[in-house]
Amino acid sequence: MRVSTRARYGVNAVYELAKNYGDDTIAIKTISERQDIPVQYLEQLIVKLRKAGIVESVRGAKGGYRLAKAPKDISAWDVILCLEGDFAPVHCKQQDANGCSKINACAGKIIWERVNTSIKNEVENIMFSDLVNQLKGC
Amino acid sequence: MRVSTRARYGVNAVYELAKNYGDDTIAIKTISERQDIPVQYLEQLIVKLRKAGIVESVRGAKGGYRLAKAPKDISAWDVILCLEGDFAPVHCKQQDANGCSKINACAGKIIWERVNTSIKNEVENIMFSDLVNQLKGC
DNA sequence: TGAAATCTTGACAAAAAAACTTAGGTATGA
DNA sequence: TCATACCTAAGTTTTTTTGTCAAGATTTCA
Repeated sequence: MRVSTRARYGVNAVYELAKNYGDDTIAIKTISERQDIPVQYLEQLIVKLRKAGIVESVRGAKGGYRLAKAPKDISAWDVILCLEGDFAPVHCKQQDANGCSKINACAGKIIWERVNTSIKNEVENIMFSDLVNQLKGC
Repeated sequence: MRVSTRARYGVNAVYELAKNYGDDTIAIKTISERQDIPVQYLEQLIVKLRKAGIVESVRGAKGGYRLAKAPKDISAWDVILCLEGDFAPVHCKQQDANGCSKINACAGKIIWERVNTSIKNEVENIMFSDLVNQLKGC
């Protein structure tokens, strides 16, 4: 249960754009340098962010990226979900032999569902505007 | 951010022992069959559980495993932490150039710390006695 | 228009982690 | 002493993650 660099990179990239919200677009190369992310890899991630409506692009010379919404309307959950997908569902071994009717219930499932919900609840309320405020001066 | 089979196997194995708490030991092969876990792989996991004081073993013929504590004293967090370790810490790129003093603060770090805490809070309160009760008849 | 700067796409390679296997060893009870 | 079942370490395979490459399309500024 560890954090992928994918999600870390994504959060940092969006954060970089959030700091810049309202100004010009930022070139991907600039984000890459500021946050120490391989350019080509970042491009892949940013495609997903764009398709999820978190980020939008301006093409051509002087082009770049900017947020598609205000930082207060983008949560950390939006970014994580977009880059990592939801938690993998947990399936239990069917135990028909024992005459068990709760096919979809097992110890694992109960736990992971609670974990998933609790993460979501926590992270849904972290908006990028909060992060920018909290890290002002950085 | 997905659930490893390691943690799933571990939880299911401990659950199997919890159901049996107070009776004889269970052979690893039995657990393996009931929960559909490769025997030798389960052995590796159970070593960690033993070293963490969650499970204890009886060697030799008629040997096997049993819980080292009552199910009400073992939480899902105990098992997960033991098998997966804690969340990987997130380090930020140092931004001395900007005169930033909050070296250890970045968007990622704020988020992951909150995620970690929230998972821990949730899962610490799931005891195996609860799981056994909740899944009675299965 | 044409060149510069950028995004777009897909395939691929390297690296790391996870999952699983093999091959032995050791303790215990019948 | 022999069958049973735990114990340990090392190696292998598979999958996932991370990162790279190359060709091309799009847009803007001069």
